[in-house]
Order: sequence, then structure tokens, then C-alpha cells
Amino acid sequence: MPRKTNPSPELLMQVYERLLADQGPRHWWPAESPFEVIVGAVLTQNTQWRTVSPALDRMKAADLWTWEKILAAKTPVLVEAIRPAGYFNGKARKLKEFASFVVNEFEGSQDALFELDTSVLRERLLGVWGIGEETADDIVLYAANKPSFVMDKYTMRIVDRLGWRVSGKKYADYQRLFSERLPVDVPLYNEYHALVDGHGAKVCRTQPKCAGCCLFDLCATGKGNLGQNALSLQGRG
DNA sequence: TACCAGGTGACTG
DNA sequence: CAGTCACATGGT
Repeated sequence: MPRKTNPSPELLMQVYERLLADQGPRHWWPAESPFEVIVGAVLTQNTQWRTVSPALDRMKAADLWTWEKILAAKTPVLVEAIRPAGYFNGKARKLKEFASFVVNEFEGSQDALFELDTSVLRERLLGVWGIGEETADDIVLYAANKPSFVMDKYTMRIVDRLGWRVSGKKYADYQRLFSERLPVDVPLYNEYHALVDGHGAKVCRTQPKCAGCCLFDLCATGKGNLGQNALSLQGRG
């Protein structure tokens, strides 16, 4: 493996511009309301969005589209609605825990919750059972529109493959790599995470498709795969 | 067919 | 604190 390098703020912006040119704006989060962002953020945990979207439709059809209704619903009813998203027992409990939090402490409106300062909001979210760091940051950024850079499996994998040095192995370490180098800017955080996610899902997959990658010349792993990709291109003639 | 997908909490040494 | 495991459906 090539030696890790310490990426400059300029390099982070260069990667952003490359991804933006490659994919265009992604218009995240794919939801019509802060409520839907939160529900979607829980349902998409370790799950692809394409199975979450049907689950959201089933929740609407089952009249489970407010915190009060989620809280009042019988667990098997909620489970059946969210079944397509997987992990339905755990996610049903998580939705009920969050509903209880919003109904009992913020009168059923996440708007009151979002009035908290960013760091306080994040801590309150982390205090809810089932809300971990990524889901909390999803909610802070995409529902409350406050600046908290979202980290996820894709982003960590891309950082590792690019060969960027990270101070540790934890979520916060990877998150800090970005937040210490980028201006604190909600639209930038929003689009950056969306673009990295798209790249992770389509190009920098578990089995990376380095041929044609817009970051190829910036990537330690991609350069290492040059021969292999050249062969696979040749094979397709 | 076997592997993988926008994590989190519980448990162990 | 760091590693490991269960949780579960659906697409390729």
C-alpha cells in the first residue's frame, strides 16, 4: 500500500468539483419534509434507499405519517408497514423511540427540536435510542439544515482508497478530516456528502470500478489497479 | 448462488 | 477502548 498523505483543503475542494462535474447536483435528501427525512434516515440504516422508498409509501398508506400516529400504532402494524426496509423489528422500535421523544419533549413537532443550537441538537438526537452518529448528522444536516458533516461507510472507504491519512479509525476521526478543512457551509456539506455517496454506490463500490473514475489520478488505490482495469477494458473491446 | 446495501446497540476481553 | 455479532429484505 502507498504511504498515506495528508489531504489539503484545496484537494478536498478539487475532489468535490470533480464529483460535481461527474454527477451533477444530487438534490438530497430525497424527502418532502423534515419528518420524512428523519423517518427515512432511520429506515435506511445499513440498507439501500430503494427498499426504503416503498417502506415510506407503505407508512403513508397505513396512516402512520405523524409522530403521534407512529407512537399510537401497534408495533406489528408498524412492522408490517416498514417490512421492505429490513431490520423491521429494530427499526420499528427506533421509530417509536423517536416519536416518543418528539411527542413528549417537543409537543410532537420537530420544528421545536430544531431550534436548539447545532451541537446541542446533535447531542439530544444521540440520546435517543436507535439514533447513532450518522443518523444524527443526517437529521441535523438534511432535516434541520444545520452544518454537521455526514460520515458513512462509503465516505470512509473512499478516504481509505484515496490514501488520505486519518487521525483514527472512528466516525469522528473521518468526520473531522472534512470538517477541519472545509468552510462551515450547509449547502456544501449537503452536496459533498450526497456526491460522495453517489460515487461510493456507483463507482467506488466494494469491488471498485476504477475504469473511468473521475478521481482516478488522485487515488492511490486506483493507480495500483491500473493494469487490472486496462485488461478489463481490453476484454470488452 | 452468494454477496452486498447510506448503522446501531449489546456484549466480550 | 477495540473487536464481534445480530438484526432482515431485496437486487444483482
